[in-house]
Amino acid sequence: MNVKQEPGSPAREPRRRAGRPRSVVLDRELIAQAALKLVTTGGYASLTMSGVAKSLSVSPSALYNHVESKQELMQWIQEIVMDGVDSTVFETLPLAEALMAWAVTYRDVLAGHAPLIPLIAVLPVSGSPHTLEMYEKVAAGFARAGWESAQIVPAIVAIESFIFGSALDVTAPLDIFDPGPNAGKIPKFESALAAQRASGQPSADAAFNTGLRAIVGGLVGSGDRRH
Amino acid sequence: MNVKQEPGSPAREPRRRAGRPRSVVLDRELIAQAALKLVTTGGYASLTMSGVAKSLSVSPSALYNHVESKQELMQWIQEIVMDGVDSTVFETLPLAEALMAWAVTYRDVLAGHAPLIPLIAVLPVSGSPHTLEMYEKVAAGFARAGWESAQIVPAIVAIESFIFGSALDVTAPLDIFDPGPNAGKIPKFESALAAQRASGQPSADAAFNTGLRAIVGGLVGSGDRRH
DNA sequence: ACCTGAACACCGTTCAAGT
DNA sequence: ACCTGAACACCGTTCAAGT
Repeated sequence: MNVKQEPGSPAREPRRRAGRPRSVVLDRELIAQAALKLVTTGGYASLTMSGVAKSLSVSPSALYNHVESKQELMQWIQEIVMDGVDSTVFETLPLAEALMAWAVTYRDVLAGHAPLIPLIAVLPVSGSPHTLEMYEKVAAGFARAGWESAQIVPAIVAIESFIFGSALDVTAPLDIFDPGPNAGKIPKFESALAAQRASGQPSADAAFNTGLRAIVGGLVGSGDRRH
Repeated sequence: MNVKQEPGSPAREPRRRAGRPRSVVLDRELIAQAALKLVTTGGYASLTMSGVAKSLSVSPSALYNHVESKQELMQWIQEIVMDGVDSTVFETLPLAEALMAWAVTYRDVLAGHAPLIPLIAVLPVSGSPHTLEMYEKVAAGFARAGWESAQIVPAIVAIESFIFGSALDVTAPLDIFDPGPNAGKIPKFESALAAQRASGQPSADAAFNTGLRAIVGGLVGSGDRRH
Protein backbone atom coordinates (compact mmCIF):
# COMPACT_ATOMS: atom_id res chain seq x y z
CA MET A 1 0.00 0.00 0.00
CA ASN A 2 2.67 2.53 0.89
CA VAL A 3 4.59 3.84 -2.04
CA LYS A 4 8.24 3.59 -1.16
CA GLN A 5 10.84 6.10 -2.25
CA GLU A 6 12.47 4.76 -5.37
CA PRO A 7 16.11 3.97 -4.56
CA GLY A 8 16.95 4.58 -8.22
CA SER A 9 16.39 8.32 -7.94
CA PRO A 10 18.92 9.55 -5.38
CA ALA A 11 16.74 12.54 -4.38
CA ARG A 12 19.82 14.69 -4.42
CA GLU A 13 20.01 16.74 -1.26
CA PRO A 14 20.82 20.38 -1.88
CA ARG A 15 24.25 20.67 -0.27
CA ARG A 16 24.43 22.90 2.76
CA ARG A 17 27.41 24.85 3.94
CA ALA A 18 28.52 23.41 7.25
CA GLY A 19 28.85 25.27 10.54
CA ARG A 20 25.99 27.67 10.05
CA PRO A 21 22.59 26.74 11.46
CA ARG A 22 20.26 27.16 8.53
CA SER A 23 16.64 26.73 7.76
CA VAL A 24 15.45 23.76 5.77
CA VAL A 25 14.74 23.90 2.06
CA LEU A 26 11.00 23.55 2.01
CA ASP A 27 8.92 21.39 -0.23
CA ARG A 28 5.58 19.66 -0.14
CA GLU A 29 6.91 16.42 1.29
CA LEU A 30 8.77 18.13 4.09
CA ILE A 31 5.85 20.31 5.08
CA ALA A 32 3.39 17.43 4.99
CA GLN A 33 5.61 15.25 7.15
CA ALA A 34 6.21 18.05 9.64
CA ALA A 35 2.46 18.65 9.84
CA LEU A 36 1.74 14.97 10.31
CA LYS A 37 4.33 14.68 13.05
CA LEU A 38 2.82 17.68 14.78
CA VAL A 39 -0.63 16.10 14.61
CA THR A 40 0.64 12.74 15.81
CA THR A 41 2.42 14.36 18.73
CA GLY A 42 -0.02 16.99 19.86
CA GLY A 43 -3.30 16.31 18.13
CA TYR A 44 -5.14 18.47 15.67
CA ALA A 45 -5.45 21.34 18.13
CA SER A 46 -1.72 21.82 17.76
CA LEU A 47 -1.83 21.90 13.97
CA THR A 48 -1.29 25.58 13.24
CA MET A 49 0.62 27.18 10.44
CA SER A 50 2.86 28.79 13.03
CA GLY A 51 3.48 25.43 14.64
CA VAL A 52 4.39 23.78 11.37
CA ALA A 53 6.65 26.69 10.48
CA LYS A 54 8.33 26.57 13.85
CA SER A 55 9.01 22.86 13.61
CA LEU A 56 10.72 23.59 10.29
CA SER A 57 12.62 26.60 11.66
CA VAL A 58 10.97 28.84 9.15
CA SER A 59 8.63 31.79 9.29
CA PRO A 60 4.91 31.08 8.91
CA SER A 61 4.63 33.12 5.74
CA ALA A 62 7.33 31.00 4.11
CA LEU A 63 4.90 28.09 4.03
CA TYR A 64 2.67 29.96 1.64
CA ASN A 65 5.28 29.66 -1.08
CA HIS A 66 4.47 25.95 -1.13
CA VAL A 67 0.95 25.48 0.10
CA GLU A 68 -2.12 27.49 -0.76
CA SER A 69 -3.89 27.27 2.55
CA LYS A 70 -4.19 25.30 5.74
CA GLN A 71 -7.04 23.46 4.09
CA GLU A 72 -4.67 22.23 1.38
CA LEU A 73 -2.16 21.18 4.02
CA MET A 74 -4.86 19.10 5.66
CA GLN A 75 -5.56 17.46 2.33
CA TRP A 76 -1.92 16.45 2.15
CA ILE A 77 -2.22 14.87 5.57
CA GLN A 78 -5.42 13.17 4.49
CA GLU A 79 -3.63 11.57 1.56
CA ILE A 80 -0.90 10.19 3.77
CA VAL A 81 -3.46 8.91 6.25
CA MET A 82 -5.60 7.26 3.58
CA ASP A 83 -2.48 5.56 2.32
CA GLY A 84 -2.66 3.43 5.46
CA VAL A 85 -5.90 1.77 4.40
CA ASP A 86 -5.33 -1.71 3.09
CA SER A 87 -7.44 -2.38 0.02
CA THR A 88 -5.38 -5.24 -1.34
CA VAL A 89 -7.70 -7.61 0.51
CA PHE A 90 -10.19 -7.39 -2.33
CA GLU A 91 -7.74 -9.22 -4.55
CA THR A 92 -7.46 -12.20 -2.25
CA LEU A 93 -10.61 -12.53 -0.17
CA PRO A 94 -14.27 -13.14 -1.02
CA LEU A 95 -16.27 -9.91 -1.07
CA ALA A 96 -17.82 -10.12 2.39
CA GLU A 97 -14.56 -10.93 4.15
CA ALA A 98 -12.66 -8.37 2.12
CA LEU A 99 -15.16 -5.66 3.04
CA MET A 100 -14.84 -6.48 6.70
CA ALA A 101 -11.04 -6.52 6.65
CA TRP A 102 -10.96 -3.29 4.65
CA ALA A 103 -13.42 -1.61 7.01
CA VAL A 104 -11.36 -2.57 10.04
CA THR A 105 -8.16 -0.98 8.75
CA TYR A 106 -10.12 2.00 7.43
CA ARG A 107 -11.72 2.70 10.79
CA ASP A 108 -8.49 2.20 12.68
CA VAL A 109 -6.66 4.59 10.40
CA LEU A 110 -9.34 7.25 10.73
CA ALA A 111 -9.80 6.87 14.47
CA GLY A 112 -6.57 8.74 15.12
CA HIS A 113 -7.55 11.50 12.73
CA ALA A 114 -11.14 12.30 13.61
CA PRO A 115 -10.88 15.97 12.60
CA LEU A 116 -10.10 14.82 9.06
CA ILE A 117 -13.35 12.87 8.78
CA PRO A 118 -15.65 15.78 7.95
CA LEU A 119 -13.01 16.85 5.44
CA ILE A 120 -12.65 13.44 3.80
CA ALA A 121 -16.40 12.99 3.60
CA VAL A 122 -16.64 16.10 1.47
CA LEU A 123 -13.35 16.14 -0.43
CA PRO A 124 -13.45 15.41 -4.16
CA VAL A 125 -11.42 12.30 -4.76
CA SER A 126 -9.98 13.66 -8.00
CA GLY A 127 -7.10 15.24 -6.13
CA SER A 128 -6.04 11.99 -4.52
CA PRO A 129 -4.91 9.29 -6.97
CA HIS A 130 -4.33 6.80 -4.20
CA THR A 131 -7.87 7.14 -2.92
CA LEU A 132 -9.15 6.60 -6.44
CA GLU A 133 -7.10 3.43 -6.65
CA MET A 134 -8.67 2.27 -3.43
CA TYR A 135 -12.14 2.78 -4.89
CA GLU A 136 -11.08 0.91 -8.02
CA LYS A 137 -10.06 -2.10 -5.96
CA VAL A 138 -13.25 -2.03 -3.92
CA ALA A 139 -15.40 -1.64 -7.02
CA ALA A 140 -13.52 -4.48 -8.68
CA GLY A 141 -14.29 -6.64 -5.67
CA PHE A 142 -18.00 -5.98 -6.02
CA ALA A 143 -17.90 -6.54 -9.77
CA ARG A 144 -16.06 -9.82 -9.34
CA ALA A 145 -18.74 -10.93 -6.91
CA GLY A 146 -21.31 -10.38 -9.63
CA TRP A 147 -22.86 -7.16 -8.48
CA GLU A 148 -24.97 -5.07 -10.78
CA SER A 149 -23.09 -1.94 -11.82
CA ALA A 150 -25.57 0.61 -10.53
CA GLN A 151 -25.62 -0.88 -7.03
CA ILE A 152 -21.90 -0.76 -6.41
CA VAL A 153 -21.30 2.90 -5.62
CA PRO A 154 -24.22 3.15 -3.18
CA ALA A 155 -22.97 0.04 -1.40
CA ILE A 156 -19.45 1.44 -1.09
CA VAL A 157 -20.66 4.80 0.16
CA ALA A 158 -22.99 3.11 2.63
CA ILE A 159 -20.18 1.11 4.21
CA GLU A 160 -17.95 4.15 4.17
CA SER A 161 -20.60 6.17 5.99
CA PHE A 162 -20.73 3.52 8.65
CA ILE A 163 -16.94 3.55 8.90
CA PHE A 164 -16.79 7.34 9.20
CA GLY A 165 -19.42 7.37 11.92
CA SER A 166 -17.72 4.53 13.75
CA ALA A 167 -14.36 6.30 13.61
CA LEU A 168 -15.92 9.40 15.16
CA ASP A 169 -17.35 7.16 17.82
CA VAL A 170 -13.96 5.83 18.82
CA THR A 171 -13.00 9.27 20.12
CA ALA A 172 -16.00 9.46 22.44
CA PRO A 173 -15.42 9.18 26.19
CA LEU A 174 -16.11 5.75 27.63
CA ASP A 175 -18.82 7.09 29.92
CA ILE A 176 -20.60 9.00 27.15
CA PHE A 177 -23.90 7.30 27.98
CA ASP A 178 -23.74 7.87 31.70
CA PRO A 179 -27.17 9.32 32.52
CA GLY A 180 -25.84 11.50 35.33
CA PRO A 181 -28.60 13.28 37.26
CA ASN A 182 -31.23 11.59 35.11
CA ALA A 183 -30.35 8.17 36.45
CA GLY A 184 -33.49 6.21 37.26
CA LYS A 185 -35.69 8.03 34.77
CA ILE A 186 -34.71 5.91 31.81
CA PRO A 187 -34.89 2.32 33.04
CA LYS A 188 -34.89 0.44 29.72
CA PHE A 189 -31.84 2.26 28.44
CA GLU A 190 -30.05 1.97 31.76
CA SER A 191 -30.48 -1.76 32.00
CA ALA A 192 -29.33 -2.16 28.41
CA LEU A 193 -26.33 -0.02 29.28
CA ALA A 194 -25.52 -2.06 32.38
CA ALA A 195 -25.74 -5.31 30.42
CA GLN A 196 -23.46 -3.96 27.72
CA ARG A 197 -20.97 -2.72 30.28
CA ALA A 198 -20.88 -6.11 31.92
CA SER A 199 -19.44 -7.49 28.70
CA GLY A 200 -16.30 -5.47 29.34
CA GLN A 201 -16.02 -4.47 25.69
CA PRO A 202 -15.93 -0.73 24.96
CA SER A 203 -19.26 0.17 23.41
CA ALA A 204 -17.60 1.71 20.36
CA ASP A 205 -15.88 -1.58 19.54
CA ALA A 206 -18.95 -3.68 20.22
CA ALA A 207 -20.99 -1.35 18.04
CA PHE A 208 -18.47 -1.47 15.23
CA ASN A 209 -18.34 -5.24 15.22
CA THR A 210 -22.11 -5.58 15.44
CA GLY A 211 -22.77 -2.97 12.79
CA LEU A 212 -20.12 -4.15 10.40
CA ARG A 213 -21.43 -7.69 10.45
CA ALA A 214 -24.96 -6.37 9.99
CA ILE A 215 -24.31 -3.99 7.12
CA VAL A 216 -21.99 -6.32 5.23
CA GLY A 217 -24.34 -9.22 5.86
CA GLY A 218 -27.30 -7.13 4.80
CA LEU A 219 -25.56 -6.04 1.62
CA VAL A 220 -23.76 -9.16 0.53
CA GLY A 221 -25.76 -11.83 2.25
CA SER A 222 -28.99 -11.51 0.30
CA GLY A 223 -28.52 -12.49 -3.31
CA ASP A 224 -31.03 -10.16 -4.95
CA ARG A 225 -28.42 -7.64 -6.08
CA ARG A 226 -26.66 -9.94 -8.51
CA HIS A 227 -27.54 -9.77 -12.15
CA MET B 1 -41.35 15.83 20.51
CA ASN B 2 -40.95 19.59 20.89
CA VAL B 3 -41.54 20.83 24.37
CA LYS B 4 -43.90 23.76 24.11
CA GLN B 5 -43.78 26.80 26.36
CA GLU B 6 -46.31 26.28 29.11
CA PRO B 7 -49.08 28.85 28.68
CA GLY B 8 -49.78 28.71 32.41
CA SER B 9 -46.56 30.54 33.25
CA PRO B 10 -46.89 33.92 31.59
CA ALA B 11 -43.10 34.28 31.30
CA ARG B 12 -43.40 37.83 32.50
CA GLU B 13 -41.50 40.15 30.23
CA PRO B 14 -39.35 42.63 32.08
CA ARG B 15 -41.05 45.90 31.16
CA ARG B 16 -39.06 48.24 29.06
CA ARG B 17 -39.31 52.01 29.02
CA ALA B 18 -40.63 53.07 25.64
CA GLY B 19 -38.92 55.40 23.21
CA ARG B 20 -35.37 54.42 24.02
CA PRO B 21 -33.70 51.74 21.89
CA ARG B 22 -32.34 49.30 24.39
CA SER B 23 -30.48 46.05 24.39
CA VAL B 24 -32.28 42.81 25.10
CA VAL B 25 -32.30 41.17 28.50
CA LEU B 26 -30.20 38.13 27.83
CA ASP B 27 -30.87 34.60 28.89
CA ARG B 28 -30.03 31.13 27.70
CA GLU B 29 -33.10 30.76 25.53
CA LEU B 30 -32.55 34.06 23.77
CA ILE B 31 -28.90 33.39 23.09
CA ALA B 32 -29.52 29.87 21.84
CA GLN B 33 -32.24 31.04 19.48
CA ALA B 34 -30.10 33.88 18.16
CA ALA B 35 -27.25 31.46 17.57
CA LEU B 36 -29.51 28.97 15.82
CA LYS B 37 -30.95 31.67 13.58
CA LEU B 38 -27.44 32.78 12.71
CA VAL B 39 -26.48 29.22 11.81
CA THR B 40 -29.63 28.67 9.78
CA THR B 41 -29.07 31.89 7.89
CA GLY B 42 -25.37 31.89 7.29
CA GLY B 43 -24.08 28.46 8.18
CA TYR B 44 -21.65 27.48 10.87
CA ALA B 45 -18.90 29.66 9.46
CA SER B 46 -20.96 32.64 10.57
CA LEU B 47 -21.41 31.37 14.11
CA THR B 48 -19.09 33.62 16.07
CA MET B 49 -19.53 35.06 19.52
CA SER B 50 -19.32 38.52 17.98
CA GLY B 51 -22.00 37.61 15.49
CA VAL B 52 -24.35 36.30 18.14
CA ALA B 53 -23.71 39.36 20.27
CA LYS B 54 -24.34 41.68 17.36
CA SER B 55 -27.62 40.01 16.49
CA LEU B 56 -28.67 40.63 20.08
CA SER B 57 -27.38 44.24 20.10
CA VAL B 58 -25.02 43.41 22.90
CA SER B 59 -21.28 43.36 23.37
CA PRO B 60 -19.53 40.00 22.91
CA SER B 61 -18.30 39.93 26.47
CA ALA B 62 -21.88 40.23 27.72
CA LEU B 63 -22.57 36.71 26.47
CA TYR B 64 -20.10 35.31 28.95
CA ASN B 65 -22.41 36.22 31.78
CA HIS B 66 -24.73 33.50 30.50
CA VAL B 67 -22.66 30.96 28.64
CA GLU B 68 -19.32 29.52 29.62
CA SER B 69 -17.84 29.11 26.17
CA LYS B 70 -18.66 28.82 22.50
CA GLN B 71 -18.51 25.07 23.01
CA GLU B 72 -21.38 25.28 25.50
CA LEU B 73 -23.33 27.45 23.11
CA MET B 74 -22.93 24.78 20.46
CA GLN B 75 -24.26 22.23 22.92
CA TRP B 76 -27.37 24.36 23.34
CA ILE B 77 -27.84 24.35 19.59
CA GLN B 78 -27.26 20.62 19.53
CA GLU B 79 -30.06 20.10 22.03
CA ILE B 80 -32.50 22.11 19.94
CA VAL B 81 -31.46 20.27 16.81
CA MET B 82 -31.77 16.83 18.43
CA ASP B 83 -35.24 17.83 19.54
CA GLY B 84 -36.23 17.53 15.90
CA VAL B 85 -35.61 13.79 15.82
CA ASP B 86 -38.82 11.82 16.00
CA SER B 87 -38.47 8.84 18.31
CA THR B 88 -42.16 8.35 18.96
CA VAL B 89 -42.20 5.86 16.09
CA PHE B 90 -40.92 3.17 18.42
CA GLU B 91 -44.22 3.28 20.25
CA THR B 92 -46.28 2.56 17.19
CA LEU B 93 -44.20 0.65 14.64
CA PRO B 94 -42.48 -2.74 14.64
CA LEU B 95 -38.78 -2.44 15.43
CA ALA B 96 -37.39 -2.60 11.90
CA GLU B 97 -39.80 -0.03 10.51
CA ALA B 98 -39.38 2.19 13.55
CA LEU B 99 -35.60 2.13 13.18
CA MET B 100 -35.85 3.11 9.55
CA ALA B 101 -38.29 5.95 10.19
CA TRP B 102 -36.21 7.19 13.12
CA ALA B 103 -33.01 7.04 11.08
CA VAL B 104 -34.55 9.05 8.27
CA THR B 105 -35.58 11.94 10.51
CA TYR B 106 -32.29 11.72 12.40
CA ARG B 107 -30.19 11.98 9.25
CA ASP B 108 -32.33 14.78 7.82
CA VAL B 109 -32.05 16.75 11.02
CA LEU B 110 -28.27 16.34 11.15
CA ALA B 111 -27.70 17.00 7.48
CA GLY B 112 -28.23 20.71 7.98
CA HIS B 113 -25.89 20.75 10.96
CA ALA B 114 -22.86 18.77 9.85
CA PRO B 115 -20.40 20.71 12.03
CA LEU B 116 -22.32 19.49 15.06
CA ILE B 117 -21.79 15.84 14.17
CA PRO B 118 -18.26 15.46 15.55
CA LEU B 119 -19.52 17.25 18.64
CA ILE B 120 -22.58 15.07 19.12
CA ALA B 121 -20.58 11.90 18.56
CA VAL B 122 -18.42 12.78 21.53
CA LEU B 123 -20.77 14.67 23.82
CA PRO B 124 -21.84 12.95 27.05
CA VAL B 125 -25.58 12.54 26.92
CA SER B 126 -25.97 13.35 30.61
CA GLY B 127 -26.31 17.04 29.83
CA SER B 128 -29.19 16.53 27.45
CA PRO B 129 -32.34 15.06 29.01
CA HIS B 130 -34.15 15.00 25.72
CA THR B 131 -31.44 12.94 24.08
CA LEU B 132 -31.61 10.50 26.96
CA GLU B 133 -35.35 10.21 26.45
CA MET B 134 -34.71 9.41 22.83
CA TYR B 135 -32.37 6.58 23.80
CA GLU B 136 -34.95 5.31 26.26
CA LYS B 137 -37.57 5.06 23.54
CA VAL B 138 -35.15 3.35 21.15
CA ALA B 139 -34.01 0.91 23.84
CA ALA B 140 -37.61 0.20 24.74
CA GLY B 141 -38.29 -0.61 21.12
CA PHE B 142 -35.49 -3.16 21.07
CA ALA B 143 -36.57 -4.65 24.40
CA ARG B 144 -40.16 -4.94 23.21
CA ALA B 145 -38.92 -6.81 20.16
CA GLY B 146 -37.32 -9.36 22.48
CA TRP B 147 -33.69 -8.32 22.19
CA GLU B 148 -31.15 -9.49 24.69
CA SER B 149 -30.13 -6.64 26.96
CA ALA B 150 -26.41 -6.65 26.22
CA GLN B 151 -26.97 -6.41 22.47
CA ILE B 152 -29.14 -3.30 22.52
CA VAL B 153 -26.60 -0.52 23.07
CA PRO B 154 -24.18 -1.79 20.41
CA ALA B 155 -27.05 -2.03 17.95
CA ILE B 156 -28.16 1.53 18.68
CA VAL B 157 -24.65 2.92 18.42
CA ALA B 158 -24.06 1.01 15.19
CA ILE B 159 -27.10 2.52 13.51
CA GLU B 160 -26.22 5.93 14.90
CA SER B 161 -22.72 5.65 13.45
CA PHE B 162 -24.23 4.92 10.07
CA ILE B 163 -26.56 7.90 10.46
CA PHE B 164 -23.74 10.25 11.42
CA GLY B 165 -21.62 9.16 8.50
CA SER B 166 -24.55 9.45 6.14
CA ALA B 167 -25.35 12.93 7.37
CA LEU B 168 -21.78 14.01 6.69
CA ASP B 169 -22.14 12.53 3.26
CA VAL B 170 -25.15 14.68 2.43
CA THR B 171 -22.95 17.77 2.48
CA ALA B 172 -20.53 16.35 -0.09
CA PRO B 173 -20.51 17.87 -3.59
CA LEU B 174 -22.44 15.86 -6.16
CA ASP B 175 -19.35 15.32 -8.26
CA ILE B 176 -17.22 14.15 -5.34
CA PHE B 177 -16.29 10.96 -7.19
CA ASP B 178 -15.37 12.62 -10.45
CA PRO B 179 -11.97 11.10 -11.28
CA GLY B 180 -10.71 14.28 -12.97
CA PRO B 181 -7.30 13.83 -14.63
CA ASN B 182 -7.26 10.16 -13.60
CA ALA B 183 -10.21 9.32 -15.82
CA GLY B 184 -9.57 6.10 -17.70
CA LYS B 185 -7.20 4.66 -15.15
CA ILE B 186 -9.90 3.22 -12.92
CA PRO B 187 -12.32 1.47 -15.28
CA LYS B 188 -14.27 -0.66 -12.79
CA PHE B 189 -15.01 2.25 -10.53
CA GLU B 190 -15.85 4.54 -13.43
CA SER B 191 -18.37 2.18 -14.94
CA ALA B 192 -19.96 1.66 -11.53
CA LEU B 193 -20.10 5.42 -11.20
CA ALA B 194 -21.67 5.90 -14.61
CA ALA B 195 -24.29 3.27 -13.89
CA GLN B 196 -25.15 4.86 -10.57
CA ARG B 197 -25.38 8.30 -12.15
CA ALA B 198 -27.74 6.99 -14.77
CA SER B 199 -30.23 6.25 -12.01
CA GLY B 200 -30.57 9.98 -11.42
CA GLN B 201 -30.56 9.55 -7.67
CA PRO B 202 -27.89 11.52 -5.75
CA SER B 203 -25.38 8.97 -4.53
CA ALA B 204 -25.72 10.10 -0.92
CA ASP B 205 -29.44 9.28 -0.97
CA ALA B 206 -28.98 5.99 -2.77
CA ALA B 207 -26.26 5.02 -0.30
CA PHE B 208 -28.40 5.97 2.67
CA ASN B 209 -31.35 3.92 1.47
CA THR B 210 -29.19 0.96 0.56
CA GLY B 211 -27.20 1.07 3.77
CA LEU B 212 -30.16 1.63 6.04
CA ARG B 213 -32.00 -1.34 4.62
CA ALA B 214 -28.84 -3.44 4.94
CA ILE B 215 -27.91 -2.53 8.50
CA VAL B 216 -31.44 -2.72 9.85
CA GLY B 217 -32.04 -5.92 7.95
CA GLY B 218 -28.75 -7.33 9.15
CA LEU B 219 -29.54 -6.44 12.74
CA VAL B 220 -33.21 -7.20 13.03
CA GLY B 221 -33.69 -9.64 10.20
CA SER B 222 -31.72 -12.53 11.58
CA GLY B 223 -33.36 -13.93 14.68
CA ASP B 224 -30.25 -15.06 16.54
CA ARG B 225 -30.13 -12.04 18.82
CA ARG B 226 -33.38 -12.74 20.62
CA HIS B 227 -33.28 -14.57 23.95
C1' DA C 1 -26.50 41.17 38.64
C1' DC C 2 -25.13 42.21 34.33
C1' DC C 3 -23.26 45.18 30.65
C1' DT C 4 -19.34 47.91 28.26
C1' DG C 5 -14.85 48.66 26.41
C1' DA C 6 -10.25 47.65 26.40
C1' DA C 7 -7.05 44.24 26.30
C1' DC C 8 -4.90 39.56 25.64
C1' DA C 9 -3.30 35.76 23.26
C1' DC C 10 -4.00 33.75 19.63
C1' DC C 11 -5.50 32.45 14.49
C1' DG C 12 -4.73 32.24 8.96
C1' DT C 13 -3.12 34.99 5.36
C1' DT C 14 -1.00 38.91 2.56
C1' DC C 15 2.66 41.55 0.94
C1' DA C 16 6.58 44.65 0.44
C1' DA C 17 11.23 44.14 1.12
C1' DG C 18 15.15 41.68 0.91
C1' DT C 19 18.62 37.77 -1.02
C1' DA D 1 12.69 31.62 -6.50
C1' DC D 2 11.89 31.82 -1.91
C1' DC D 3 12.40 33.69 2.81
C1' DT D 4 11.59 37.44 6.53
C1' DG D 5 9.07 40.66 9.21
C1' DA D 6 5.38 43.57 9.61
C1' DA D 7 0.74 44.03 9.12
C1' DC D 8 -4.27 42.82 8.55
C1' DA D 9 -8.55 41.13 9.76
C1' DC D 10 -10.20 38.29 12.36
C1' DC D 11 -11.02 34.72 16.50
C1' DG D 12 -12.56 33.38 21.71
C1' DT D 13 -12.06 34.97 26.21
C1' DT D 14 -10.89 37.86 30.44
C1' DC D 15 -11.43 41.60 33.38
C1' DA D 16 -11.65 46.17 35.53
C1' DA D 17 -14.87 49.60 35.45
C1' DG D 18 -19.26 51.14 35.49
C1' DT D 19 -24.73 50.96 36.52
